[in-house]
Amino acid sequence: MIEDRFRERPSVLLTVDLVILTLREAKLHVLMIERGNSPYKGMFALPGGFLQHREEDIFVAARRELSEETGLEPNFHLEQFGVYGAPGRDTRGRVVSVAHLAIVPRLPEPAAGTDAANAIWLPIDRLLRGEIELAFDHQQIITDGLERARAKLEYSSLATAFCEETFTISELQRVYEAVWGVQLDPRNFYRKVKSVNDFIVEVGATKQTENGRPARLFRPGTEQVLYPPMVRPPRFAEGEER
Amino acid sequence: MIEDRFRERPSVLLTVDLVILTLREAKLHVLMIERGNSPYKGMFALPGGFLQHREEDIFVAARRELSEETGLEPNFHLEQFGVYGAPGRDTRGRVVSVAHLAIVPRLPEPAAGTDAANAIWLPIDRLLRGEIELAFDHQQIITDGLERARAKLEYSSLATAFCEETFTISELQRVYEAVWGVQLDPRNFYRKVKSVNDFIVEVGATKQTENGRPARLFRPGTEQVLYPPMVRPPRFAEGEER
DNA sequence: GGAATAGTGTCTTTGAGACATTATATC
DNA sequence: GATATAATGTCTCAAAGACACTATTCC
Repeated sequence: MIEDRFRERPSVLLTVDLVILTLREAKLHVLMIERGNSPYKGMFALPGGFLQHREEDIFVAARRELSEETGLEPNFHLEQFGVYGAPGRDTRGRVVSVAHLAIVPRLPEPAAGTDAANAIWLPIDRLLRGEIELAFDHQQIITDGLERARAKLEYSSLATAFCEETFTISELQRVYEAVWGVQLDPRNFYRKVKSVNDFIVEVGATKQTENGRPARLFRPGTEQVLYPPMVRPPRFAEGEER
Repeated sequence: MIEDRFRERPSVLLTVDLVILTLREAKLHVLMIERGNSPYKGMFALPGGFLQHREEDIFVAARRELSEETGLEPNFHLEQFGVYGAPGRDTRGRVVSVAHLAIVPRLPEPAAGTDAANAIWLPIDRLLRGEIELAFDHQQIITDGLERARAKLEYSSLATAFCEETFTISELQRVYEAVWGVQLDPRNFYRKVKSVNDFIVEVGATKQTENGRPARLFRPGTEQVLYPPMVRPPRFAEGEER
């Protein structure tokens, strides 16, 4: 029950952490920061940080961090997906972190000389396998953020957030394949994305790749919900890809 | 970026709020508390409260509140679903609340003389329509918690959390109908729940109702995931039921 | 018998899985 | 021409939607 003994209530420090996903060479990557300070100095950690002042909104703080780290106007997909506040997760005191998932299209390399100077895109599979030890509970946060992204591809138009303003259907398919870690049949994928009303809209132009027939370009439609959803093939006994 | 100027970092007060759902007379209800103190004195609010001490785990705090408010051993379904921390949402300072969804079977009325003395089960549709003004941003929290529950019925065995240890198939169907606010065909529902392997297990006994053929009793199986999922019928233009 | 609910069966339709074929580009 | 990718079509099968029918209880 809420009682009004204000001074006795324990306060906590609030941070935002960002799982920023993108596709690079058809593989899913996460933006990581090499820590310059203790704790975990020299290890990789998620972008993020403390609220700037007492009145800063959590979502605003996350947008601010996203903008600082990517060095770009922050119009990308951003959503909250969890809270991590176990006592002892940060040696500096009781720190509670609100985890956010961000999806961005392929970006230029993090620019030296900026806030993002020690930022680097790392392949998510290496992080999930534990090849690189991460600061705090950030491996768990990445795992949970990826699962949120995987789930949302099924029933929402989130996949287009990985793409440029216009994209081909096979580019969109590569998003699904990278995020889910599966292979999809291009013909069935084609049929599916075109059957959902106003999911993607043809823009008229085409895009030429190295060789082969040029592909038509599309932009995201207004439909945010995929009904029926895209079916995620069950992975074999939670193992690796085939 | 994380800098090590500890004293300048703003701290916040952390609370847990609980959306506790149950079925009463085949309608979905939420447990609400009439507030005894300002702010919002006399209005209804979600059960919840501040962390008890600086080292209390968030999930532990939520379990504790659930146990206090229901007056029972807290073995019910409980999960976190969001964080609400807009500046100004609480007049007492910067209060950030971690919202939890709890599902309980039909319980005895809140007992007088306990912590839950001013607790009351209210029909969720009245709260969502705004008939009863709620404290803080709790109407929004209830809306979001309900959407989480609705989504999880599709692909998980969460519906059984509303039921007693054993239940009939039509009781399970009433859970889906109440939470989704739709009517389902009993014959197709029957086929569906029995076709998912180890979703529900027959216990052998039957249950007699007022009239009609006695129904077989089931208990939850070990399967936590419904694949393929139960399909939620699209509601007509986001309106009311038919 | 009638009324009510439980449980089974069947036909239709939708949509996913598998896979052949045609179209348009580069070399 | 060969090769590569884009785009469309077809057959099959799984599963949802609609709905008829039988079973078992109480009155």
